[in-house]
This record gives sequence, structure tokens and C-alpha cells, in this order.
Amino acid sequence: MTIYKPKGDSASAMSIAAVELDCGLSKDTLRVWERRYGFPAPVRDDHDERLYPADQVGKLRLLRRLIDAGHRPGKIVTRSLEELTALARPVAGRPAAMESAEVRDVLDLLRAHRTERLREALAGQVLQHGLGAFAMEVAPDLAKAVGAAWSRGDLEIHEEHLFTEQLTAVLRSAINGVLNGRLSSDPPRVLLTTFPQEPHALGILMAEAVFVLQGCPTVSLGARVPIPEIASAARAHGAQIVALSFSACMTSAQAHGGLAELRRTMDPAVQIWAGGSCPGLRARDGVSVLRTLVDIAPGVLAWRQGAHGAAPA
Amino acid sequence: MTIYKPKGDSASAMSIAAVELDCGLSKDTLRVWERRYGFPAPVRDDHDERLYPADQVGKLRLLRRLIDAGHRPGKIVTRSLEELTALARPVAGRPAAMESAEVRDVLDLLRAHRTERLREALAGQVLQHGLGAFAMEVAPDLAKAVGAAWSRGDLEIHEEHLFTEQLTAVLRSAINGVLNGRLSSDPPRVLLTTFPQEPHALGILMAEAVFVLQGCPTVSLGARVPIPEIASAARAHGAQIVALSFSACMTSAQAHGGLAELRRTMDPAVQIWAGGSCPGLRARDGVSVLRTLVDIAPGVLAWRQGAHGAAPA
DNA sequence: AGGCGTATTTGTCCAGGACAAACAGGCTTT
DNA sequence: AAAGCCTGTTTGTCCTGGACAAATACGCCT
Repeated sequence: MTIYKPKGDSASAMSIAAVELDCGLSKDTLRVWERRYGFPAPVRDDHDERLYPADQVGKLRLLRRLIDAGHRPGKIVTRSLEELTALARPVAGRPAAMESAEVRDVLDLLRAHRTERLREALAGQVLQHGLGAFAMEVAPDLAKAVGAAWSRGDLEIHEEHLFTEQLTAVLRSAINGVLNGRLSSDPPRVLLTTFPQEPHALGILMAEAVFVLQGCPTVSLGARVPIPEIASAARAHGAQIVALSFSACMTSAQAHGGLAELRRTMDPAVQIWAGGSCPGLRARDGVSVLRTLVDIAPGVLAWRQGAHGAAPA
Repeated sequence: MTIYKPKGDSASAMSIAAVELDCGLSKDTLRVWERRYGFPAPVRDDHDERLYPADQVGKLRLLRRLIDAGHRPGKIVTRSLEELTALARPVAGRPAAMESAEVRDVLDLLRAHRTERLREALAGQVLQHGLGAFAMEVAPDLAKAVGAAWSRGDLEIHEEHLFTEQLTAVLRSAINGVLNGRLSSDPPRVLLTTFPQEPHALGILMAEAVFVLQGCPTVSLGARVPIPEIASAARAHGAQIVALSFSACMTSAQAHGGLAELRRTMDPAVQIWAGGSCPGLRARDGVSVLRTLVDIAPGVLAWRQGAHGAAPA
């Protein structure tokens, strides 16, 4: 777990481990691309270890974005930087057309780095729509628009981080407000978390807002929790529902493998609800898939009406 | 980035990629341990790929903990599970003795999974001590105690996650309260974040509380931000200080390499303040190291008195 | 005790071969 | 036209076994 040669001093060239972390391409992938396509073509240090110049790392970052957006590596790895940036752009037109004024406002504030105004705008939207509608409809739209803008190069990574932070702060504030004001809560008790491969915590935060509004006691473990720990936590808290969020950065194999293992190791009476934008997320026996956050409320209602074994949707 | 064989169905055995994520030991390390020490000894599937049984994964998790605590792999890898658990225990006595009553209360609530009471206890401590003292003294003590309890096996991983979540919620609430109530803010503008290898966001959240109380405008990007993005964000937001947090899970090589690169690529007028419990974190030219959060206030004062180039501490 | 040189430990890197899952494209069927 | 099936290609991950540098431990001298 130690990186021996960060070589930050040696003018802007990175070790293979540093590139793996920076671009999210595994060492194996970096080596096999070099072997197959001739790119990247890192220089070597005294001890024949790869050193990636900054411009190649930049191109690798762009390639990663394009591949996440659906391009195939073999078709684009060898192309020039100009062709690639051109490739990243044209998608811009379509989704922008159907963006609401609210979404456009938020994107503009993000690009202008008006942090305080962004906070106020988000907080204002919560007040205007109510926490429920905000969490179920506005926030997911915003997240999707920000993700799309990022993947077409319209938004910097740090701007996306800033958005996540601000939305998290606003949502948490609102949830706390509801919690502090309420007198009691009724089952089902809900445990919220994500699998170790899933770093995004926004999904479970939005879901938590909806569950809290339904009067459910919630326990959030945050993101990246090992599966045995999820099972153990569900037992410890006496949860009746375990809610999991899956974003596009998880593969369907990871999701289904994890869900199967969790189902196997947990009391069958505990329901598993899965949601999110992970492609190929399908319901299996003992696992319910909720297409959107709007499906949570009827699900809770069904649970309370005694159909504890039955899955929603 | 795809995991092909989670094999969650095949009774609780994990692929090498899953074990890497779960235990934090790289594939290379797992293979070299097997070659050198004969442990782990995974079975093989049809295609000769390693499959780690659940009990071996459990032992690997324990080994990782012991190594983080200072043991050497070669001395402990081949020992039995009983010897290892015995090895993990004896550290328990000392730190427990100097725990304050408040810390003990929080640990007890955590172990009892009294989520709501934990929230209330933390929120109560904020009111009692004030946000400043809570963020600078109480919260770091709590975090340290929880980390120690976890590393001696006294606390489950999911209990540590729960603690982090609750403390995050309480701190964020309090920060929001201060922000909503204040009329203006004065430079320096502070950008808070962590390097890509550092997943813990509690450090920057505690620091944000202190900076906000000093009247500084703050921008938090959350954890795990690539270094070029940090530089770019600092420029975009016109930050005068970039504050970074380093926990024990970063190596000093990672920290210093990253700090050197950040310093190289950023306007020299922007100060870099680094803090946290990462061993071997040292001040270099252009980088200040703050031993504790208490050092922030005098640092801000010094900055405002015009010593913009001078480093605190 | 404390500083220093040597020996051992340990994690990461390398090459190049192999294979299964994911994908694209052409075909047939409803 | 949409949905299903087959086939060839693309692509990421895993394998083995060798090598070496950084980190650590140990013995020696002051």
C-alpha cells in the first residue's frame, strides 16, 4: 500500500500507481493498452519503471471520461488529443435543451464558483418544493445534469465535487430539521448504505430524506461498507429494510454478486431495497429494485399494511 | 474496472479483486504472501483463479489491522487465528484508562447501537462546549478513541461508520447554523479538501468549523480530489489558503509527494496548510504543518496581520 | 543510551501469455 | 419496426515467477 516513487519533484511525471489512482485505470489496463495500442508510451526511469508525462496523463483522463460515456477503447485510444476533445463536445446540445430553468441556474452558479449563492439557491429550492419533492425529483435531476455536464467536459471535476458537497450539506440540514421536530417514528427501521465499490453517498442521502418523511427510523452507515458488515449492522440495529444505492460506476456483476451474497447471509425477513442508475440492475428473489425514489412511499405503505414478505414494484 | 467473478453464490468465497477491496491488501501483496509464507492458501476455480474462503478473508482482515498497528507481516502471517486475536487484545488496557467520561459515553452508545441517543449526546456536547471547543478538542478525541477501539477489535467496522456519519451530521448542522446567522465574512478564503488517497472527510469538516468561526469564507470539495483539480479549484475560487487533512492511512511518501506537486503547480501566494495524524508529516518550504486544530486561529490572525507569506507554526 | 553501517524484510513493478465477459453486427422471427 | 439469437471481436483481469528499492531490524561502535 506504499507508493515508492511519487516523483512529484521530477518535473511532472507520474508512476503507474499514481496514474492508476488519478485516472481510475488499473495498472493491468495501462500495461495492456501500451502493449496493444502503443498508447500510453511512458518513458522509463533508471530502473526501467514506467513514468507517465503529464500530457499523457491528461489524455488518459479524457479517455476514461469518453469510455464512461460509452465509447470503445480500441476506437479512440490512438486518436489525437484534438479529435478526442471534439468527440467529447457534440453531446452537449441535446440534454441542455430539456434542462429546466432551475437546473440551468445551478449549473451556472457552479461554473461561476458562486458558492454562497449556490447554497442559498439549493436551500431555497428545498423550501419552495418541500423536502419530499426536492429529494425525490429536483435533486436527482440536478445530479443527473451535473453528471452529464461533467462527462461532456462542460464541468471540471472540482466543480462536481463542490456540487456534491453543497447538496449534501443542504439535504442533511433539512433532514436534521425534520428529525429535531418530530416526536415519534414507526417501523420499518431502515438501514442505508452502499457496497465497497460504490463511493457515492448522495443516493442514500436522498433516500434517507424520503424515509424520514415517511416517519421511518433510519440508520445511515455512509458509503463503502463491506457486505459482512452490512449484514452485521442490520442485525445489530434490528433493521427491517436494508436500502442500497448503486450508481453507474458499479458494474452489474458487482451489484448482483454483492446482492446475492448479502441476501444469503441475512435473515430472510429483512428486505433488501436497491435503487440507483446502475445499468442492468434487476430484481431477484429477495431483492426489490425501486426505479425511482418516488417508489419508496408506496413501498413503506405496503410494508406497514402487513405485506412484510412482499416486495414493492 | 470490472469484476468478473464475484461468485457471491458459490458459498462465500471471494475473488482476488474482492479481497483487495475488502482487506485493502493489493493483488500483488496477496500473491506474494502466498508464494513466500504459504498464506493465504486460496482454492482455485475451474479456470485456475484464486478463490478465498471466508475464514481466510477474516484472518486477512485481522492481519491488516495488526500490521497497521505496527506488527511485521513475516512474524505473524503464519500464526494461528487464536494467537492473532490474543495479539490484538493486550493494547486495550492503556488508552481506556485515560478516556474521559464523555468519550466512554459515546463508545457505550455506539456499542449499544442507540443511534438517536448518540445524535443527541453529540449535539448536546456541541451546545455545552460551544462549536469551537467541540471541533478543536472533543471531536478529535472522540475520533481518536473510536479509531483506537476499532484497531483493537473493540468496535465493529459498521459501528465506526455509524460514528462518522453521526459526527458528520452534527458538525455540518452546527456549521450551517453559524453560516445562516452571520452577516459577512473576511479573508482569507479557505479551500478544504484531501488528496485522492485520503478517504476521510472528518478532518476537513472539523477544520471547516474552526475556519468558519474565525469568520473565513470556506469552500469544501470533500475528500479524494486529484491534485491538479485542487490547484485549479484554488485558482477558480480565489482561495488564499488550501487546507489539507492527512490521516494515518496515507503514507508519508504519498503526503510529501503530493504536497510537493501541489506547491509546484500553484501560485506561491496561496498558502498550503496541512494537518492530521499522518505519521511523518513535516513542514517543507511553502507548506505549513499545523499540529492540531487549535493552531488554526493564531494562523488566521497572523495571516490577517499581513504576514501573508509567513507560515504559522 | 545514541548514532551509524549492514542485513533482512517487504511491497511494488515487470513481461507476456491466457481466457471469459461484454459488445457489435448480421440474421431470423414475432 | 421491435425483439430474440448466433458469431466473431474487443477488452479487462488474472496468471507465473523474477527483480529490486525502500523500509525496517540488528549489531557495532562511540
